[in-house]
Amino acid sequence: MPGSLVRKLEQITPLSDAEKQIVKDVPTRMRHVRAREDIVCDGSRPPDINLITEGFACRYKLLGDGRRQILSFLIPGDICDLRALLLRRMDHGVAALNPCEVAVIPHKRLLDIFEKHPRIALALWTDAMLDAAIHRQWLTNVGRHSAYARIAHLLCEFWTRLQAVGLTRGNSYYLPVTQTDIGDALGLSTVHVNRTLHVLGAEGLVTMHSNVVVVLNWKRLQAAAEFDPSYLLSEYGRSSATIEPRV
Amino acid sequence: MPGSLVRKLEQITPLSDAEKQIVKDVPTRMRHVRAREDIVCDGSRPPDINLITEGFACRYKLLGDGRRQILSFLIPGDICDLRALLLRRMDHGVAALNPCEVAVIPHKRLLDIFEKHPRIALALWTDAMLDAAIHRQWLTNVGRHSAYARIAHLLCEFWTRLQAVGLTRGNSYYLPVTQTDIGDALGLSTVHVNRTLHVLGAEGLVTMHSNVVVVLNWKRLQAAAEFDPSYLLSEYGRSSATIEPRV
DNA sequence: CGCCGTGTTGACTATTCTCAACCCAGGTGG
DNA sequence: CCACCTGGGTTGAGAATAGTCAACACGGCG
Repeated sequence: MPGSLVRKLEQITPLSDAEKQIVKDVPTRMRHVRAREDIVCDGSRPPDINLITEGFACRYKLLGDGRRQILSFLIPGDICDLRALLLRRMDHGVAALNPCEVAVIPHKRLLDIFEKHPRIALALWTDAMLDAAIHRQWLTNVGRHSAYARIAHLLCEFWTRLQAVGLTRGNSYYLPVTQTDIGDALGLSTVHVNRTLHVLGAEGLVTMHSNVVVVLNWKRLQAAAEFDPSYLLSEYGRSSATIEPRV
Repeated sequence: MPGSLVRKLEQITPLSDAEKQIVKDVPTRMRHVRAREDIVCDGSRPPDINLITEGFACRYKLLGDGRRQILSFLIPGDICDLRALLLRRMDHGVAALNPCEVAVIPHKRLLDIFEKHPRIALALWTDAMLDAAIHRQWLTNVGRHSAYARIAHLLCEFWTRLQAVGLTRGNSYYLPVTQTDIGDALGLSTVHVNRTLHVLGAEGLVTMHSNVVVVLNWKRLQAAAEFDPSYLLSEYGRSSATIEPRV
């Protein structure tokens, strides 16, 4: 879909009609990636940017002993490899969590557009800044929160981000992520994730069964996580009115 | 010093003479910040960017209970608040660790320059990307490494970054950071940092006394940290030839 | 002189990890 | 159709890393 980049940019900043047209005219190829496969490999030098239009993915790094750290999760509308547009080489991999549809947009075209339309470059830069804000939030989450708060925080973040792109249903959402994935994201063992998830459920905050997360009590979940959604927002985007679950 | 931004940009990408002149002509004010004071407050909307020309600082977030997570350290040549150029509001604070000299450059001037000289915008964007790469590396460090490896990694990162700006002396460097700061950066208690630092010294990897870090055995330190400096490098900057300590 | 920030050490606690076994559902091949 | 296999989830027991609390040492500075 050639419109996917326009939609992305408009989430961040308003565009003029001329700018929209320019972006729409960029040749865009679609690509399918199967679950558990890499969309972008660590260390690779992709010649295009890959924008997820459908499906979920994660950024990750592998350690020497084979363990994995998930750096962030990507949802529809997210760009996998903006980094490579400027720094060529990826410093991490991006893997599909379920079957993904990806829009592929050549670097060359984007860089050409930047010359004449710097505002488009600024919009993408802003997107990269929001990505960095998520990294910072995760760092404080992993560095200073208990397992209980970490998991609560992750599930709050997902709710807020998915709500912004219309992927929540009531107070629940679909999340194709295993307990092992959650552990790899939060620096916890699978066993401990499992036990802590049970506690969160028993206390009536949130449950997760067969890839469906149900928020039972948003206020208490948010409090347990010390979750403040402002790090996810651009002041100029159209989704500044955050809606919370009704529970 | 009006030249500080030019130096910064040239670390990232080569500039034409015209571009250099443009950047040099930007009005730049100098500012002094005392140790332990904020250079940029969390939640503020600075109208300028602040570039550290002398001294050390850290990005940080405070938690509800008063604990602190340090998100990264800033050394001479680093920009504190590029984020605010595009997103207005800071999502974290930046505090001086020792007395700092800061170059203050108005947003307005930079944004005007971007219109005519998109390459300058791309250089700063690239700098922001390198910042994000540090965040990702820290996330895997905090999420998956032992206290021992985390501290080793942090001291490796400092050596590499300080070496790139000529702030190492032989196999040692000055580091105005307390053990509490290290704990806040790595998600560890001060007590545990202290004990682990002693182990690192006893095993002959690295020592830290009265703000001086001495690398005793670089190879073993690097191995213990699983440290790979490539995440710190821009492929186009002038400091791609990394030099390691002679020990 | 005494205070304060920093570093150091001991003793005890606890959060989290590891290992290991087991369950269950879904898909595959005989 | 069923046996089997695999990936995910669950549970128990014991071990280990790291945290907390508390006391003390040391040096610089007002």
